[in-house]
Amino acid sequence: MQYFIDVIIPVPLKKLFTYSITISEADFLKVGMRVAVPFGKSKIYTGIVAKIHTVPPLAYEAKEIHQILDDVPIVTESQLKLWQWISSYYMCTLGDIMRAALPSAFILESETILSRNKTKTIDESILKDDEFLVFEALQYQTSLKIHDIMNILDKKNVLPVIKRLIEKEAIFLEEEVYEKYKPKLVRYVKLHSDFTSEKALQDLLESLNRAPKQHLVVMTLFMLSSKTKRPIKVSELTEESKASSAIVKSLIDKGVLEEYYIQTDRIQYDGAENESSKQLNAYQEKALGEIKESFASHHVTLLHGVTSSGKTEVYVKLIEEAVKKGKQVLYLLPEIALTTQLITRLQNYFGEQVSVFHSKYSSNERVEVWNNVLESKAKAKIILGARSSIFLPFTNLGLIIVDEEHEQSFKQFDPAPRYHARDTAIVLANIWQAQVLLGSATPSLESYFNAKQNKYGFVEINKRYNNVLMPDIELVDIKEARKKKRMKGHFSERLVLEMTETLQEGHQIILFQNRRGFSPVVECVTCGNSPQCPNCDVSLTYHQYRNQLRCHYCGYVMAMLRECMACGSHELDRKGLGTEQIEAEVKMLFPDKKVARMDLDTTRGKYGYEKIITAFEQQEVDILVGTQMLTKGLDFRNVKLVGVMNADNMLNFPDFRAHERSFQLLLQVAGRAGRTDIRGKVLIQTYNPYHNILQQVSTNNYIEMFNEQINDRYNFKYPPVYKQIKITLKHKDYIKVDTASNWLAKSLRNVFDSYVLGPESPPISRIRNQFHKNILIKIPKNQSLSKTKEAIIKINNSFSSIKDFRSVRVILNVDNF
DNA sequence: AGCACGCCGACT
DNA sequence: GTCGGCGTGCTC
Repeated sequence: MQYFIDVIIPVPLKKLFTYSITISEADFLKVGMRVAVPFGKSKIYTGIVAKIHTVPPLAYEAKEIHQILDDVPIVTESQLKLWQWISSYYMCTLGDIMRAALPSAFILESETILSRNKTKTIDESILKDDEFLVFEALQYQTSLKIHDIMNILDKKNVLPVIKRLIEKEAIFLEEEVYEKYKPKLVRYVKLHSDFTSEKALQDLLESLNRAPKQHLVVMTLFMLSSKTKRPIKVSELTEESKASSAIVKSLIDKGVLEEYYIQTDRIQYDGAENESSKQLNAYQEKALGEIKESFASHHVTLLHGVTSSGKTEVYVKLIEEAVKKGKQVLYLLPEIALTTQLITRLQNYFGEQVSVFHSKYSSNERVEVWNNVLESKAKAKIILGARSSIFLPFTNLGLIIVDEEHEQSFKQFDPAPRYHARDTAIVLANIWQAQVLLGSATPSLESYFNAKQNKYGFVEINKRYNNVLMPDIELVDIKEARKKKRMKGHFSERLVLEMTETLQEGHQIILFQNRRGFSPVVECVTCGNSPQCPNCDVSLTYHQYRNQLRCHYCGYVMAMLRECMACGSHELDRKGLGTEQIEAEVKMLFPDKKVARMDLDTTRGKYGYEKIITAFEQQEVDILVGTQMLTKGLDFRNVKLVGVMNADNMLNFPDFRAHERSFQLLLQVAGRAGRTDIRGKVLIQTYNPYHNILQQVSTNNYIEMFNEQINDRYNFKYPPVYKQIKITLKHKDYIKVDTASNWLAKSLRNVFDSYVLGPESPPISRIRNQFHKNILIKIPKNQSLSKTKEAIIKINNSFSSIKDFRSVRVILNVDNF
């Protein structure tokens, strides 16, 4: 009987690859193990065994595997189930998922090694100049890498030279596979066993009399080992004795000291005793009870708790219970909210049971977390992580918490798999029959919608912790103020007044300036009106090159206005307003106060973000000017006033979710004000104080916002009422994408008719020399999603069989929001 | 996606 | 003449 394995290779190809294995390999291999396999002409890739079987492939001869890389599977069967779901739902290949899911240290790379063929003597005269150079280099070195050859010959394309050398049998090639994960080894020292007796020791110390430094090192080693009774690290020794590592080395060379290595974990928690979790207040207690009750009938429950209502404490109680039952817990957070503040808070309760997993971690650190989760180690009971932590190899998952559930950063956009971590987490929980709690102060429309349809359970907390009042939100009409010349730059008199008062009381201020979208929205200086698309609920964007206003959802185009459609004013503004400018103006207004700015520029360094936050926490800064970053899970005690410089630019953002997002953002920012006993104040400057969203923000009326928005979504056929798939085509030649996208849209229309929008050029139509075209497919709730995807795949296949279109890149993005 | 092969213009 | 550009096809 012949045995075969189907292998997932980390390349974006649809199918699995079949390799032949021996009987003993078949006996040893299990699904989920890694194998090194030859792929293509010369490469060796890391693959994951997806299936072991005895069906020989028909059309080709299966290659043999190169090597088995694991003793036990590193990917579990339930992970493969999840991968399968992601692959079909988000229309990507298993290879894409493999690349995203595994820490890169698990994916080995091969490197081509050249060696001289010693079995044959070569007549050097048959070699050409560059061939001889390589051949000669190999006389001195046993092997060379491709990169070395490029240096020797000083050119890029060295493969023909290598090929000729192989043909002349002067050299041969080898593919070497490198294990990338290296366990961290810490160097320890101890006294060599020769000197353990009292006598030998005396002699040794005497002999070292003339080497005082070495003498000191040996003495320090004694002192340390008698004090701690633990193995002594080299680093400890050098630090304690103030000796250089060279001195330690010479002692090792002499045979006085012996060095050895112990493998240690990179991530270690060395905090103090755990705190017991806090007593919940009545509202939290009630919510907790309701959540548990809801879990009895719903696997997924949405917790809507106003900002600062103490959701985290409720999570902690749930986590506690799950852990007590011996289950693993996944706590998902948007990347930016993974601050030290929250991590410490959880570690205070759960100590070393908490592992953190996010993109700032090195690949080696990720491997360690991965293995700890796979082996159900006690230190990986609770995983606190960003979206990619849904890929960890859970063995006994009991609970998933998705905090800040509304955050768009849970959706991965750029490389495939373009998955949404919240939605994938729900599928993951389903595999484990685990429970999911979605938490937010401003739930996403889709989650609230699901809760309303009784797909999810629903629990609310309406009171802030310690009965702190919700901040007082006031809308400031800057259209009026501008007319009456009551503006100092971008600051209304009202805002300046509140700021002065707050500063006098010794409290801090946050000023929020949303980063303006890259595509400029035209806005009337006088009335704040901005032109809307008649077919879609979005603002039109200004396109300079043709002086047009366009909607990049449906393709509506109109000529740029000469005057405002609402008030006839000729002053139409389209330039942005950045944090930098605000910062400068604040400095002018309050020259004796400390101002700091927090945006992408100032937080670039590794700890830039932390530094600003700490400075603000310790009240070294009076006024903090910043962007979105300010909104996420930060807890500043002394902030009394929050100012939003301009609420309009986000409301006018050309996206069907602009209103929902504005509501969420503004309420989240407002939540930063007055988190302790003083009632916070929020001033929102706007041209449009009667805008429904702003009214709903100022009265904290989520339900009204929801009802109104969901109504729009019905009318304009947007999610969550309709499903949506975006197709992006890219090519460096505009004509090519244009014809290709027209062809594709036409074929799609044959099937989906008016549910196909576009093709449309996105606002940035060329990125990295590639022209983009978008096609949007809307899918009604009653239309089968899988059938729709099948049809899309079929059309896509016939698309790529057209020779002319083959070089056009097609990107499918399911739930592209 | 890579990567090899093959065909065509630009230079030592 | 070769070097290197890119279009085309394939990967078990």
